[in-house]
Amino acid sequence: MPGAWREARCLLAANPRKSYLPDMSAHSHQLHQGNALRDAAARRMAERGEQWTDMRASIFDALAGFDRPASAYDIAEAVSKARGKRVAANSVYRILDLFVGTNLARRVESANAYVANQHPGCLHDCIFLICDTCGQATHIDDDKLSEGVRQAAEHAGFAEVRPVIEVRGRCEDCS
Amino acid sequence: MPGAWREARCLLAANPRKSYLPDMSAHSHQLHQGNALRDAAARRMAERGEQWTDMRASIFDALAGFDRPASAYDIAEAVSKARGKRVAANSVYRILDLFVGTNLARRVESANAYVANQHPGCLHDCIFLICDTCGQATHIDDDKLSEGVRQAAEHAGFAEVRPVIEVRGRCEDCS
DNA sequence: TGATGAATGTGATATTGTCACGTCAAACAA
DNA sequence: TTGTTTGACGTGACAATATCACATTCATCA
Repeated sequence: MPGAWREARCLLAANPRKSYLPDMSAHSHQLHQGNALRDAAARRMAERGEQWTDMRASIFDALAGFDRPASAYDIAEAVSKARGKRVAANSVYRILDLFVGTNLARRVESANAYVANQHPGCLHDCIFLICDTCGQATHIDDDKLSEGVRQAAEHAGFAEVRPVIEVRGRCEDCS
Repeated sequence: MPGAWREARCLLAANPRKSYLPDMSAHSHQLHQGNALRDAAARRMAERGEQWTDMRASIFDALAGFDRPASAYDIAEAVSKARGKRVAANSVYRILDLFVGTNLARRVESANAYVANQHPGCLHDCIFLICDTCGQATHIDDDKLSEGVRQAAEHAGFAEVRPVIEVRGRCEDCS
């Protein structure tokens, strides 16, 4: 059965636990990893007229280094270690908000946590799948579904809509 | 324009700010309000083998009395006032978890808050629309959309899936 | 050189959520 | 009746998440 849905699956983390390598043939957008991802992030920030500072790079690296959604405090701790100097949650939130605004990261609402976006140049209303057992998150892009949600909300009179589509459950590995 | 989507709209709160009265003709399920809602909740708990205690009734009433998603602490405060005795958040969480488990209430993940369920007997993966400006929440039931999300997750190997579909935005009244 | 503004630091505090354990009352068995 | 068990709730402590006000640093530019 795997394979059937592979083409819709994008990896979230820079360090996936298992190597479901992205099937580039099915992606019209770029998936970045490691340095490439970092460069893409820096480029994207530049495009948006934002600076790419050491602090921002550190936080982005920390975020991308987690293999599951990370809380602001997780990131603060990781960055503190990496830089040998305490970084306050405060500063992390500030930068995470910026990342979310520039599409470099996304917030997983049902986990109060954040993930790096593997293809910051593309705008999708992505759908997160979060395993209640292991905490791993993957995401799928299904523009038809998310468009449906968008339209339903607009139909109900909502404007500037921002869909939050997540699914909690038990992942294949934990079954 | 109103009317077109009315048949899909269920009111969340017992005290809606505006009186969009439910169009019963379009609902195959029961919508409850006030005492009827309370009775339905009590009945549902009984069905599930759970007690309907004073504390639970107070918390349910408080929850249903808000016209928007209420945090556990909001509810604790309301119940404390109503009963003239301090109720700890702790106890509120316990009971809210129970309510969510019995479908008497739902958690709005993107707001860290809860709402009473107007038709506890029906199981829907409902879609919340939350206004970033006024905080009001409505919900729509679109089984086709939520089924789509469910299926996408199951297709990706997830089991025991629990969709979280919410939309943040600006509501008609705030436009 | 000094003013300005963006980025970050610092400390305090607010909000949300959990844990361990104690008390009380209803139900039930001896 | 009396003792035991069980579920509901109380209490205090604390953990985790999030925000606020204001200070400091530093590059830039007039």
